[in-house]
Amino acid sequence: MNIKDIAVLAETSTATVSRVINGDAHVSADMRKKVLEVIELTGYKPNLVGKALRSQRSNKLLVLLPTIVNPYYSRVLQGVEQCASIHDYDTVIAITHRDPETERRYLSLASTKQVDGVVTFTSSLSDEDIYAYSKEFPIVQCGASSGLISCSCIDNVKASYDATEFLIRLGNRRIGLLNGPYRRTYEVDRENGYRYALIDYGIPVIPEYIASCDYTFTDGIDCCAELMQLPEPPTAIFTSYDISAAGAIKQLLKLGLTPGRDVDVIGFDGTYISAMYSPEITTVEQPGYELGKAAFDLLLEKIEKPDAMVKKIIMPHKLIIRESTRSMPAEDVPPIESSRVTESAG
Amino acid sequence: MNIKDIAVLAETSTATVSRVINGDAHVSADMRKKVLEVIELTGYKPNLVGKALRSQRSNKLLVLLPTIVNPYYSRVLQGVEQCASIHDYDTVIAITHRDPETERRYLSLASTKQVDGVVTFTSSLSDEDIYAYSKEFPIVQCGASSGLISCSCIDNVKASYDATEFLIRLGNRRIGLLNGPYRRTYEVDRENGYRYALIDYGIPVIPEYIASCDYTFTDGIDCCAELMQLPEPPTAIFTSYDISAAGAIKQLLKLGLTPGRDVDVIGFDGTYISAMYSPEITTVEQPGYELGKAAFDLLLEKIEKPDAMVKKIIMPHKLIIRESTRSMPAEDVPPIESSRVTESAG
DNA sequence: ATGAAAGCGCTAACAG
DNA sequence: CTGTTAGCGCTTTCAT
Repeated sequence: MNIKDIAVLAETSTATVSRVINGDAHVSADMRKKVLEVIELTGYKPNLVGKALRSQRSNKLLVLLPTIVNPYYSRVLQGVEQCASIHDYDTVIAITHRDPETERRYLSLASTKQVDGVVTFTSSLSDEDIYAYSKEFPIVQCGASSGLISCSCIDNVKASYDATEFLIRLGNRRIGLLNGPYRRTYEVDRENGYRYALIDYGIPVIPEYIASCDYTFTDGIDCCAELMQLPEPPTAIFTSYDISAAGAIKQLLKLGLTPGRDVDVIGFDGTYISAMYSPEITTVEQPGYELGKAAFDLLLEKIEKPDAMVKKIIMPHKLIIRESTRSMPAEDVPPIESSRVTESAG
Repeated sequence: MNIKDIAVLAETSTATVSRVINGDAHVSADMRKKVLEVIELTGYKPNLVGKALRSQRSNKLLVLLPTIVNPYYSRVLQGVEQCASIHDYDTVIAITHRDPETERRYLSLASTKQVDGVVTFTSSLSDEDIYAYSKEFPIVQCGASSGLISCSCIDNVKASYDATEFLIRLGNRRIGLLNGPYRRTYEVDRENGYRYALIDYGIPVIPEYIASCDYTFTDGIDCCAELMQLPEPPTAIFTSYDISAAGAIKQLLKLGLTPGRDVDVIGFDGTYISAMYSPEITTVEQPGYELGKAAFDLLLEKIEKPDAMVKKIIMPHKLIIRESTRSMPAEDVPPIESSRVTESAG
């Protein structure tokens, strides 16, 4: 069943059928009615591969996720999807499992014109590789920033600084950091924010307190266990993922310590895990939905104007204080506002 | 840059270039070398839309997920993906958010030949609708079973029976059930398993103990709160998702009750959430990876032999006993084995 | 307002 | 072993 069959049944040409399908105004009401009847009757569905081949666009977007285990991605995804569907784009997702080869395979969906654009998160490819792809097709980053292509993200340095500063104001001087092991920009930023805060408060940065910790629960446990075995174990731990924070807390509980009293713990992302856990986890919330929405806007601009400027949209983060950190007099709570900024670079 | 350009540069025909690209043996070594050089030199990537249009297949699979919030899907997905990639299929994912219209939109990717087949989980469409789609293109279910199309799943009746029986043997007579609100087959099955176990042990089924509970953490809290407000609150709660179990436990803790002592709680799926939570959650584990793998096998069979029989592959589940249920003498642990069976129906 | 016809990039007979 | 050619299903000038 193809457009020609419909044309024959409706006693007209394929051109007219095509016009009806695509809402072209230059069709008489009678003709339109007749064609629509035939379509209805036959249950005809246009072959979108043919359409894509001819029109050189697919109206599909690809979102590349390193994993779906972190529920943080769920919210961002919704931001992308909802905006995309308003603009008549379907969103399909592919998981890279942080494997460069897999990532390249899925990126070839764009190279080969099967999708019109790509939103990527933390990539397993180098910034340069991603930049090279950006010459081939529209691609933007979300939640991570190389500076080479457009992206929406929070200010990770500041977010990490805020969390660390909060721990310091709580009275901690020995603060551990469980940071991701991939050395992506956002991980480096978070480590820097942590370092800057310590330095600003005259606290020495001790390398042993900085652990390379994968984004899994068990890694959170293991890294926390290591830190707590140190001769002078930290009195607070800041982690790069809520899941790692849960792991750290689990380990503290195993050691008979009480999170939020003996040791303060802060997570990252503000996923439901942080609200769900017992004790509830203090966390740096990222505005997931908004980041996704902004990423889509950036991508759409790139699709429509391929030589649009590279833009970086920075959204505000928020420190959500819960049970895994001890309480502090309200008037001493550090400032955590962060303003929305749009920077541009040629 | 298309196949014709390459043909011109390599001083040959498009047919030969196509042969080289597709690994056809009927090409001389010299010619192959020359073509490959040109491809390398130009960075040419075949347009897969053209290929798909011509060959009437895309080598892509679509996995339809209701949500990615439940980490259970992550493991199943890996099963599908890994098998798919071995057979040279790419796997793309779409989220329905349990919206029928969205689901239909993504299913049209298959109707319109953009993907070769679909793996769906719990669907927001009726079993009959899905069955109708199965006439149009290859589609299989995973983790849910309508009986109308091929699927891989566990025996939900038995799984639920096992969990309920375990709670009964622990000494509980008032057992609450937090079950999903969508009345899908697997939900009905789980309620039935719960009922059968109670009946077998001569325990009355009390409607007030059966709550309709969405798969979110907050719904778990709310439903548990309701049950515990009953004049005779349950002493055990069986839930359909690990996340609901976490919610239930959170609520019990709020009420000053100790899970695994005052009230037993069992979750479902065996996701990392159950292992992560404090206390750790007793759960019915589904063999996610294997379910995904089986679903792919079923789908592949359907793609290759469109009129293959409808099959149902039932995989073993496993009750994993952790801290959220009280301990019991080892010799009294109920049998929980469940064998792998393949049923067939015309 | 409608139709004829060209062609998007590719593959697969078929011929040589 | 290699080239010619006819479409896959659709859209879009260009006529009429």
